[in-house]
Amino acid sequence: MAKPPKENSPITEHLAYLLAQANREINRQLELRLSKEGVPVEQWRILKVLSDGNGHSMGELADAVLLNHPTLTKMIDRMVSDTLVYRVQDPNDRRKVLMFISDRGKVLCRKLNSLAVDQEEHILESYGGKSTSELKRLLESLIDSSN
Amino acid sequence: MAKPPKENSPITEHLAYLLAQANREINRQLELRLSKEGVPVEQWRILKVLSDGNGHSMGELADAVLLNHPTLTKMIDRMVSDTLVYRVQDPNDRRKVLMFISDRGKVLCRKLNSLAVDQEEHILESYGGKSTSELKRLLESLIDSSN
DNA sequence: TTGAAAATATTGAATGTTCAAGAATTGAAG
DNA sequence: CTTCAATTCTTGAACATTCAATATTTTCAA
Repeated sequence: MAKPPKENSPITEHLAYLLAQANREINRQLELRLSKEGVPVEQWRILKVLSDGNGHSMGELADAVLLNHPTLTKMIDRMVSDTLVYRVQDPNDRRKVLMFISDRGKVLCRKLNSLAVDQEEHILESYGGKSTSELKRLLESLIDSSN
Repeated sequence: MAKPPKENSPITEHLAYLLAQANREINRQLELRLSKEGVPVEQWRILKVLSDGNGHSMGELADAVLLNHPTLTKMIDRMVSDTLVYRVQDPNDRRKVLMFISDRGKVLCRKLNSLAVDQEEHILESYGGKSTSELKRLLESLIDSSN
């Protein structure tokens, strides 16, 4: 009944590894679909967050889309060039910049959403609805317990 | 009883996002511990795979540690400089390079393993054993169903 | 009210990753 | 046997990310 010593357990049994592997695979699939519109996953996330129509500061956005500040700044630069989003100085706190989605961004976002929905449906089919919702629940709770 | 249209669901409900978030968080914690030895997570994975004492080709390794080939080549270059691992031409197929762990690498790997075990124990405490093993099971099955 | 500390975003240099191409070897069909 | 395609790894150039430093604005205590 003795557990095997963890030190010698293969890497494939570590939670960190399983998460990395699953994330890599799902992300690869999503990338593949979004590449139809030539957009990286992070840009889809940004558009999706901004598509509530409200202004979001860079810090807020960085947290929401899991990028650190300088990386986000440079990605936003590209998206501004592509006129998908635009910057507005926050009138209440001029240290902040508020990001908004443009009309062009909204159109693109809708297309991307439906590509992403395709993927979730594909997962639902091959993996099952029960497993999917249970996995989501466990992931949320893991994230919660890590703060 | 109608489900909300997926198109408008917030990004935080997507499986891809939850996976990215959980992975990021757990990885951040692990990085933090391994940084005590100044080693990135990927190098720990490499050492761990090689610590079975057998030679592993670059392709095999790249798959195992979730890096693509050129990235792995350059990371191995650094590890060779640090004399943690070494290359041997595969005598049976001279296209291949077999990687081996050095004695120094083994010593480091043991230290890293125990830092990683610390983390897994910490997760077990805050997240619970039942959730952890259930999450691992679901992740494995998701990975399986994606091939 | 002033001045120091905190918060926010950006920049530039260093570093790391990726893509496409190249070099070496093997396999296998003619 | 020879040649052509496939496999394996590495390289160099393009590109992206990160760290540390900077600029600006706000906050707040003295």
